[in-house]
Amino acid sequence: MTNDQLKSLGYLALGSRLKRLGERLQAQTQSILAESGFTVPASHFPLLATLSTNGPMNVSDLACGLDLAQPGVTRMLASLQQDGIVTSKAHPQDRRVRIISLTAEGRRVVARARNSAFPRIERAVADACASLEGPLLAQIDALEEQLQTAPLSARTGQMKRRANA
Amino acid sequence: MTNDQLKSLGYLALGSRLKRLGERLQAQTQSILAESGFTVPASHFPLLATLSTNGPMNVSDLACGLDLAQPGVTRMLASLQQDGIVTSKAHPQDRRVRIISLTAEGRRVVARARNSAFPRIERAVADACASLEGPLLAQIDALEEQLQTAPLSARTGQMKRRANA
DNA sequence: CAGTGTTATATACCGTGCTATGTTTATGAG
DNA sequence: CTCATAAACATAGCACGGTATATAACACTG
Repeated sequence: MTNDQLKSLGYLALGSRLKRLGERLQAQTQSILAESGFTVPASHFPLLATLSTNGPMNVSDLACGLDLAQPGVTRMLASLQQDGIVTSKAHPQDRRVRIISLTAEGRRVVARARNSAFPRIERAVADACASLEGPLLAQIDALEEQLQTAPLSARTGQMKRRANA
Repeated sequence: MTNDQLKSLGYLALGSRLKRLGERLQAQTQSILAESGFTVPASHFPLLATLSTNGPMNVSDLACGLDLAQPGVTRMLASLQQDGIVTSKAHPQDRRVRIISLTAEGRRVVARARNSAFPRIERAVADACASLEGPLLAQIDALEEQLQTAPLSARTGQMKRRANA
């Protein structure tokens, strides 16, 4: 019994497949980050990158910018705040809004990520996607195979590989 | 603040984006099923389809066929069994293995899904994907937009639409 | 300025995936 | 036959997404 059932369902199972493919990517990204000594979860880096690029901003705008639901952002922020990566202060005019900023530590983390981990991850994912073409389902199939053949952490070199299935 | 932050991260955030895109698809698929009077969660249908196609099988083979981790399958089966959709009996030779089959009710559900809901969903997702082309990231961008423009439930007709972004 | 509605955030809880580990049963080596 | 290992399934608990709703502060109407 090989795992061909799913593919035979075509568009019907596209949702689960995308979801799980995403999870696999996130997990492998997490490994790369861990190798580089980061403890912040991979899923939080888009938030940090946004803060770093845009400067301090409030919770709703973060959620909108990241296309996430607000409670998810609140949860991430709670965790990041506990780790001393971000702080929040009240808005001077409107006491409902919390203004979130990176701490000094947070800025260090982002800086370190930007010039080591981010490029490695970019290269790895780009490498995994390098040979993809055609309709979405075909690309999903192929990407799944790519990740099974060689995980992201094996793809962080200088674009060397082209290992097709 | 629009939600362009994520896209600007490129391959870096591909994992989260795929995951959430998958979740969105699943949720919209769920709506279509609910409209057709199904209470079984969308995520369980691939399992039912597999059982229906292959006949009775054990937990591990199901997990392998669906490319899911075994505990997830066990959990789905518990829920489906509670709803009277599947039953399990012990393997005659090996008392470790549980053989899972559809109940009469389960077969009815699958039959009904196969000739009403499945085709609708296929059409809807195919419609949403109809205009996609190019590299994976571009297709993801476009599909996100498609789903925002018109949800799956608005796409269940006879392939009529081609609403590009 | 009281009351009502709206906005920003927080809390609670659910779904669906995962890994790690426990339990029971088979199996194979000595 | 006994013990060690392996296999099949179950359980526990985590992560990260979501929705629904509560709470607090603001803003506007009358």
